[in-house]
Amino acid sequence: MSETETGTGSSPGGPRTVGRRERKKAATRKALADAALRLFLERGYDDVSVKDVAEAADVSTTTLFKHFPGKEALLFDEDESLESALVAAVSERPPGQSVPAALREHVLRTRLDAKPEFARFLALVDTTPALREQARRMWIRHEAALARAIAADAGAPEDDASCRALARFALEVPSLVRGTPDPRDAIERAFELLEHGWHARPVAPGPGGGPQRAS
Amino acid sequence: MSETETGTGSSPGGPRTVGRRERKKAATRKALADAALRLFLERGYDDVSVKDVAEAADVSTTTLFKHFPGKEALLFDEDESLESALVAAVSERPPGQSVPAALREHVLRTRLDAKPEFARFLALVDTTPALREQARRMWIRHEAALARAIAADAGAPEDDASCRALARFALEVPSLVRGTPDPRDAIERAFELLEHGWHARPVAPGPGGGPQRAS
DNA sequence: TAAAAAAGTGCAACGAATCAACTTTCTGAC
DNA sequence: GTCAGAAAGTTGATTCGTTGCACTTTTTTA
Repeated sequence: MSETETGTGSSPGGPRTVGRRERKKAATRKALADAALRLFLERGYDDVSVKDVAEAADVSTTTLFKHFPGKEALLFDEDESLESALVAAVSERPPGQSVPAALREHVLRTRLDAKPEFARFLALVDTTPALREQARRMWIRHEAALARAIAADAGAPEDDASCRALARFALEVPSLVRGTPDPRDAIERAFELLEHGWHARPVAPGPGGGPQRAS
Repeated sequence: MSETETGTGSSPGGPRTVGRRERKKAATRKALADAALRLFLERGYDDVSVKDVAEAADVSTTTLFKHFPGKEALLFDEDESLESALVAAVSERPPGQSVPAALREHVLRTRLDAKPEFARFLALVDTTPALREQARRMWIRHEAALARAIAADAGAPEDDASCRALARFALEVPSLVRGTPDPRDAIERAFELLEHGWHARPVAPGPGGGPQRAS
C-alpha cells in the first residue's frame, strides 16, 4: 500500500482526502470487475457463475452483490467516460459539421475502429443475448445527457422533444446495425436518414447503383 | 372443461380439423395466460410467482414452462395481430400520405386512443421495469416485417439499410415518448424528424408555439 | 475511549428455470 | 379393435441469481 495521503489524525481541518477505507472498497470492486471480465472472456458468460467470480476475487457472493446490483453489471463498470466522449463529439465537433454528421463520425470511430482489447469485449457482448440487452440499456441511459448537449447546441429548450428523438435514434444505431453484412454502410444510411429525412431519400432503384447523395 | 362437447363416439361424421388434444393444449395455455394477467393486475407483477400462476391454472410449474419460455412471456401471447396491423398501416395507407406519416398515425391511434382494457395492460407494463424491456423486445421483433413492407412500398431491395433504419426508429418511438408530459407532441416531433430530417428542423418559428430560443 | 457507521462474512432462503424419470392420455396405423 | 408411441403433464430434485438476517471486523466520529 502506498501512503500518499495526508494524515487525518494529526491535522484536523485539513483536506479530508479519500481515506483508507474507500480505497480498499474501490480495490475489491476493481478486483471483482477484473476477475469477471477475465473469466467471462475465458469461459463465456453463461458458463461462469457469480460464485466463481466472487471466489476468484476472494470475497463472498454477498459482498459481490454489495458492490454490483447484478451479474450483468459486473461488465459495465466504466461508462462515464463513454458519455463524456459522446457529449464532446457534439459540443466540440469541427466547424461546419452538422450534429448528425458528428454523431455518425463518433459511432464509426468507436464501433468500427475499436482497439483489439475493446473489440474482444464487444464480441463477447454481441454473442450473449443477456449482455446485448444490458449493453443497450446502459448505452441508452446516456440519452438525457446527449439530448441536453444537442439542445444546448441548437438553442432549444433543455427537454426539447426533437432533440430527445435525435439522441435516442442516434444511440439506437449501434444496436440497429448489429449483424448486418456491411455495418459501415448501414451506419451511414441511418444517419443520412436522420440528417435529411425519409422525404429526401434517393428513390433510384437497384442495388449497387450510385444515386445522388445530398450530403 | 367449460365446453359442453358431445362424445366423439356418437357423432363420428364431424369435421376432424383440430383434434381434442390440441384443443386441450390450447385450453391450458389460455388458462395460464388468463390467470397470469388476472393475478398480475391484482397484485402486481413482482408479487406473483410463477408457482402462483401455475396453481391458479391448476397445473404444475414445469408444465407452465413447457408452454411459455419464461415468466415475462405469460403476458405477451398475442402480438401477431399487432404486426399485421403495423404492416397494413404502411401498405394500405391513404393515397398521398408518406410512409412516416402513416406510421405516425398508426402510433397515435394505438398508443393514445387505447381502449380501457388495453390501457390497464399498458399501465401494468409501464410500471414494471422487467416488463418494459420485454414489451420493447417483442415490439422490435416486428422490425423485419415492417422494413420489408417499407422496402416493397419504396421499390427498394428487401434488406435495404435505410428502410431498416426507418422501421427501427419508428418502432422505437413508443419507448421514446414514455413518461413525457405531452406524448402526442413528442410522437409528432419524432416522426417529423424522420420525415424531413434534422437538417430541415424549424429553428426560430416552431409549430406549437412557446419559447424556442433558450440562449 | 466508547459508540456509531460501514464493510465484510456465513448461512439460509426464495424465485426462476432446467432436468430426469415416470404416469396419463390421446392419436394413428396395422 | 388393438397396440405402439407421441405428446401433455406430474413429481422431485437441482442449479443459479438474488436477498435477508445475524454476526464479526474495521474505520470513523463523538
